[in-house]
Amino acid sequence: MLSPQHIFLDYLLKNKMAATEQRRVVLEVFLDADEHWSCEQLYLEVIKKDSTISSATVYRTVKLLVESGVAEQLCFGDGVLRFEPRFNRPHHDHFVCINCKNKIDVVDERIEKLQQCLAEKHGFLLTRHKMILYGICSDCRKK
Amino acid sequence: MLSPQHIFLDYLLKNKMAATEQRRVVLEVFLDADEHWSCEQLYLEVIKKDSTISSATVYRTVKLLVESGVAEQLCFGDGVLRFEPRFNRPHHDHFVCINCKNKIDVVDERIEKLQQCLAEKHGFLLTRHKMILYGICSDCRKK
DNA sequence: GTTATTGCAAAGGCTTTGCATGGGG
DNA sequence: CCCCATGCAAAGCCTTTGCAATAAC
Repeated sequence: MLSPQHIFLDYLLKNKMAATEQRRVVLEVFLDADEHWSCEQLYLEVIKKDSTISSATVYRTVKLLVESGVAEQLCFGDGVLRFEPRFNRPHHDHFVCINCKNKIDVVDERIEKLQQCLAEKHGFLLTRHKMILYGICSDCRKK
Repeated sequence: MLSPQHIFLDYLLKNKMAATEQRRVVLEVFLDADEHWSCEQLYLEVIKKDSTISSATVYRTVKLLVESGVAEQLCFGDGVLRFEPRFNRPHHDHFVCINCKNKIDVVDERIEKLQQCLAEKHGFLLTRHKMILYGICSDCRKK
């Protein structure tokens, strides 16, 4: 399987875009993200590696990451778009604790299959999905 | 079962808020929404009934609708928050066509049950969830 | 009458964009 | 060398907020 770096560079090449140092830095920092980062958070990490990179470039590069399929855009409803790598980790859904705001990755193969069935039943060609479960996590329930 | 109107007025009463004409109009227009409306769309409908109502009031009232449980906030990732009534219709999830942008309501009881199981398996207390399926709808597939 | 609510306009936060400069192919 | 990508700052978009006027209770 191709690496995210390879996929992204391929995408740039195919679209006659330059593989600039800034884009490489943003990609590397993004792939290290173990959370669902906003562009702002990503920018704050990026300038630790290269303080001359502007937030505009981060926003522009993140768009390219999404277009190339390396990043997935998430929307938890808090007014900020968030992003996560699509390739370093398998597909998963999200549980968001409405108390402590913690976000945990979850996955259930049976649900995945039923989503496919549901789509087919309606004649849809399912390309991707997002599922967010809201509630109270086990830690917060104990308190 | 209580009507949305009743629930909303109860909520206002309990929180010592006034049942103003503006709030009543926004609620009525909102309940007629057969789509997932943004505040902007809702505002455009509201001023057809009363052109003196400001968009600020619509934004403020929609927040109250969510807090009272009459409205549910949705986030399809297009930079706008959308809302839909929670009481005129049963719970459902969404299918979004990435081609024609049409949004269709779907529901699958087996998925609902598995979501509960999945939450329990992780010790979560599940209060609600959102599931959005992205793909190409049957109409667009024919073209 | 007192207090909450409104409309207006201005400000806010996040994101995009125009433009001149600088770097990649 | 040409053109794309960048940084900067300004603008855009959706949403919130401060304030004086107004209406609800």
